[in-house]
Amino acid sequence: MTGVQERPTALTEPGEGARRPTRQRAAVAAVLADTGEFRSAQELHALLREAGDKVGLATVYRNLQAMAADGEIDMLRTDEGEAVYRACSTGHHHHLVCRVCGRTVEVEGPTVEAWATKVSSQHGFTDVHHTLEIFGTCADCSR
Amino acid sequence: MTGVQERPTALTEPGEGARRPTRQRAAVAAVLADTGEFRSAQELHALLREAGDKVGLATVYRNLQAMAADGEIDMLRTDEGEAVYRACSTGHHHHLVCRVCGRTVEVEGPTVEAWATKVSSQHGFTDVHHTLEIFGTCADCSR
DNA sequence: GAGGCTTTTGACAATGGTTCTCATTTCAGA
DNA sequence: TCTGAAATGAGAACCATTGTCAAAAGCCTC
Repeated sequence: MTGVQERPTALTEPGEGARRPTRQRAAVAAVLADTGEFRSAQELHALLREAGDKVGLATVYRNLQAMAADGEIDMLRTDEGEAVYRACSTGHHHHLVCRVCGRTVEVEGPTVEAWATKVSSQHGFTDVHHTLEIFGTCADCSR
Repeated sequence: MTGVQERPTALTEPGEGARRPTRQRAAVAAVLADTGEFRSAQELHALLREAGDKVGLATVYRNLQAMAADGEIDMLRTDEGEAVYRACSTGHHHHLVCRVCGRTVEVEGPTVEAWATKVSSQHGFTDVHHTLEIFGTCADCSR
């Protein structure tokens, strides 16, 4: 590092608005929107390839992470620890995922949220967040 | 993607009783019992090293996985996707983990279980299981 | 519209956790 | 004690993810 880092733009928040729109970013967002299910970075990269969009793998990773950080998309980890991404409705919610076909249902659980909050404060924990995913076999796949 | 695991010996159940007691297995179980918190395989391996127990890294991984499969210990993934293990009480429960010191509180949520079951069946999902972890900063670490 | 400055990209090397390989050791039972 | 199966160890192999850094692309000002 050479010089003192000037505060980036100082007008735009570090949040979502700060990023510069690029062809690659749009392409990633597009595949994500098409594919309704959770997909890994590698899979998405392959899909882009097929579609003729030339996007570097590192770029895919970077954009996915940025979007996830901004809450534009959801990210969760499979049982194998691989990160998978999906375009989701905004707001806090959880997922009911079919382990066979990958079909995903977004679910909300005010009860759960309340419970998590209560338990956390009971034990003196602050600044908490939780992860909750439900895996099962959907109706179509179980017959 | 790795493929379906062929069941090893076909005579002994994949379950708990099938394993042979060894010095290494005992050593792994011991560190795990001492350290009350979630620890990664690498950390446990290092601890064993320090303690003078010579156990191969691969062996540590193998034993941890076997124990986790048998439900003897709990395994979960950090936000970074790293697998961490802990000796836990038996039965279904969740964890409230301090992201600073790793202190862990086991919590139960009948409410949550019920909710998960309800939501799953409402959407026609069967054979479900869920993962739920709460991360936060414990009282000691937040002051 | 050009110039300047910063962000983003891409190709590829590097990381790092986890798994695989296989020769060797250890265990249980006969 | 003998014997075959299971477990181990050392290190290579894997593979998702991250880092590097020069080149390309955006945005802003003049």
